[in-house]
Amino acid sequence: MKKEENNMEWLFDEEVSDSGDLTEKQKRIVKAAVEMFQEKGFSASSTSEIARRAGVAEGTIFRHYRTKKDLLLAIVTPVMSHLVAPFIVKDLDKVLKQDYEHYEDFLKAVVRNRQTFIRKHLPIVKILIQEIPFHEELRTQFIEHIAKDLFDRFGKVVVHFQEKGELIEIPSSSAIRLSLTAILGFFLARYIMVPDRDWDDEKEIELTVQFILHGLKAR
Amino acid sequence: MKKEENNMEWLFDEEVSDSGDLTEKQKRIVKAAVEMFQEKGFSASSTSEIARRAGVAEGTIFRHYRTKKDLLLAIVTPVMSHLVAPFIVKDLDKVLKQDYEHYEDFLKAVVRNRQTFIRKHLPIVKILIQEIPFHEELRTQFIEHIAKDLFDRFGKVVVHFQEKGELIEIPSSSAIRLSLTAILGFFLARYIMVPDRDWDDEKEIELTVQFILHGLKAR
Amino acid sequence: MKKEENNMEWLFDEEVSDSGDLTEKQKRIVKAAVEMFQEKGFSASSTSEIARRAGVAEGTIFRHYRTKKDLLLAIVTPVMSHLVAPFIVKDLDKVLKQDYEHYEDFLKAVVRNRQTFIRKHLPIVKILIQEIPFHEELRTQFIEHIAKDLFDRFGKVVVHFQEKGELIEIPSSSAIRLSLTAILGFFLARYIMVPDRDWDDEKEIELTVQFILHGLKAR
Amino acid sequence: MKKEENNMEWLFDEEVSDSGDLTEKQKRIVKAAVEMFQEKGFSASSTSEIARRAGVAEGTIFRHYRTKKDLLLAIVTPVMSHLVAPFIVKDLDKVLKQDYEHYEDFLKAVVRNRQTFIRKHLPIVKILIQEIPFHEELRTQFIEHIAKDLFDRFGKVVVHFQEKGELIEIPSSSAIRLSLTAILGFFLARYIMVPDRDWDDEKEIELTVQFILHGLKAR
DNA sequence: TATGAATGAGCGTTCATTCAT
DNA sequence: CATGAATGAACGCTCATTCAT
Repeated sequence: MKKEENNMEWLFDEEVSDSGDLTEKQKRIVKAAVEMFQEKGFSASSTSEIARRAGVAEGTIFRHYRTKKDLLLAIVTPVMSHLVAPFIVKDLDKVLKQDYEHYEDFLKAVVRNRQTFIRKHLPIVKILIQEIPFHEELRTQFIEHIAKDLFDRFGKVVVHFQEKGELIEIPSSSAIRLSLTAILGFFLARYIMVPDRDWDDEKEIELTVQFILHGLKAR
Repeated sequence: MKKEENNMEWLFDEEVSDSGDLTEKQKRIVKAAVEMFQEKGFSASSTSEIARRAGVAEGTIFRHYRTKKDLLLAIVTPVMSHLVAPFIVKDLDKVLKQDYEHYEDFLKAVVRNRQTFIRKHLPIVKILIQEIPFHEELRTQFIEHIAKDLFDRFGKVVVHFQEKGELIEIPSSSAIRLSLTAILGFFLARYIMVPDRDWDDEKEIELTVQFILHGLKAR
Repeated sequence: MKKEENNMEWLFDEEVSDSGDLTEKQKRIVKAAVEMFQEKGFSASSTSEIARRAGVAEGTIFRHYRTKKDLLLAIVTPVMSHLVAPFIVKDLDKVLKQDYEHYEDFLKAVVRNRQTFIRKHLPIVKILIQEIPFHEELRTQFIEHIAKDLFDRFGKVVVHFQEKGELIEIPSSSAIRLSLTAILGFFLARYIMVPDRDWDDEKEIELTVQFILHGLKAR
Repeated sequence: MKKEENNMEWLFDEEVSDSGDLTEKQKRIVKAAVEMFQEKGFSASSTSEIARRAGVAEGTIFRHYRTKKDLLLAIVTPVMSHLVAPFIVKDLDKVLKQDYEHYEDFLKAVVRNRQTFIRKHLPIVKILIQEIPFHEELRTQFIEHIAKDLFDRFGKVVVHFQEKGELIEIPSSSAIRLSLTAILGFFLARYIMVPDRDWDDEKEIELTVQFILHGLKAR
């Protein structure tokens, strides 16, 4: 416990720099755009309505973002790169050895940490998921980050605990998939499909983590 | 095994009646629309391009479908209702007792059956997933079918095997979620995210089912 | 009185041959078209809605009327030519001498006779008035009939009574205008602007005729 | 005579504010629209041709007028309200007593004043007359202004001169109708039906007014 | 004779983007 | 930096008309 609390900083969410250098109007544009993209999707959202909701002139949007698509990317790419940021850490092996004795510790740290991130950036995460199929740039970035970084790192973690004899010897890609889908399935249910239910997060996370652990336990 | 093969008919896919009563041109319209909706999403697809791809006049589309949205719904709703059709069966308990001695048998039957369905209707399933957030009617239908029917039925199955002592005593909603996300996660990886990989379906299904079973096994 | 009743036949309305040779469907088309043209005007009425209201296929309209405009003309021209029909009579002078001792008798005969006609064909008369400005053919026909025939005949009548010393010696065109606008003004009020008022037709006609007579009386 | 010239200002036409606040392009749009609406009627006029005639992009029309109908109303409603403006005057009785000794003076003032108005706004007045039957809003406004205001005021005038013993004791509604239709009939002939004839306006107005006066003179 | 599927031009309107102010 | 008038292409959709059945 202490360990987690002490050393999990590498997992922590360095502020997504949405707001640092943005002007007042720019912030309102981004806010309005996020709202609209989430409600109707990117291509069904019109710049004129974004401008109206933001309380700026239509031209102002194009002063800050060359095209409507630029606006989407400006909103979505920083969140995308931070989604997997925690895994981009040097000396992962060292971290693993020092901080996570068991796969359980690792999983819980990941779930908790990503939960705060998703909770915070939920609207943009939704937009990201919706728009990825339709925008080459997003897909490329996503593959770059997720496939390369996240899978590589997560793969190392899995192999690490397989070698320790904790996890069943199945292809790491399958183990990752099974771990991730259980976690993402929780987030999906928790934040997207039935966000209004009266959730006991602690219990559900425990359930989910135990499910993964038993499912992947070496037999 | 024999049982499955003999009695799984209730799970089988009665033909989705896309094509029975449709005229030649109508079929071409639907085909072109499915292509476009998948490529660019509903609202970024123009009726003029759908018409061009279908090789019909634009007016012809509107003779058959009053609005562009009607076209979407005509494509997507029959698939949606068939997605969960197998679970809409009377005497589920009887079926369970006769055909599925173990949760494993049930899971495998479901996976295999839905796999053929998804494989066949993949483009439309993708469109469905993409467009659900933006169309009230789809959302309503989805909730009606999925939340009500599927969850009820699946819940009964889970409870059935919990009572038999096979499955761990956790809330059935959690057990359903964990089962489903593992299965859907497989489909997602298999057909949407990395369809081009060289998949060994039998092995992956076995892996996935065993993962669920161990994850939910009564302890 | 007797005279009027006996000899006014020349003023009477030979049946407008709308319906003689028309098929059942044709009648329904005409009926629906008249309704729509009156409600929304010719160019805002669509053949598809006319067909729907008539309960026939859209093609059927074009089997009977080559174009939408032909349909309008087929409806409107027979009524137009009958509007002024009563005045197209040979030996008008003879008729005048025999039947109408005073301008008053003539005016009353005209008003009563045209009232029954207008009452009967009101919807088509309305359409006629509405569409005349926009259709060359209608305008031509109208000028042909009204300007030439009606004004010539009416002019003769006026001159006849001026020569008898009954009417003031003003240009006959002015006398016609003043007579006609008083009569038409009554019809306009009676049938178009305030048809729902509780009209005492006899009294209003008497008032109107006396107004004209006093207005035009030789001084 | 002097009186009329001195005090008729209340009857005068405060400028219809068509042009004050309109941009250059807007004026061209309105001009082109008025032309087209008059030539072909509202619903047969296309926004694309209006734009072409106005020398602006089609989109520009919709920047200033949300719909084509808005454009119509923007053109037609100010003229409609000014049509009867002269009658909307306080202390009508006082005005009558001071300025119009006889019904004749009143009639002449009205005719002359409305003649300049109609002459000036003729195209729009024509459009107004044509479109009133097809647009609920116009009809409502028209009834509001004409039925309420104009008839009330005109009624008071008629009653005033009936009480003075100048006019015959018939229902004021009939007297108004007969007066108005004679005047409007003149305008109709003068400006719409045969505008090209060589009119002697003074003579025709005199004829018309005398016709009304003799027609309505107390007997 | 009657149908209604099919057409493509044209409809009113919205779009993302530009640019002079 | 911000505006909003202006653009013209493209939008979803309707139109009058044709024609094979």
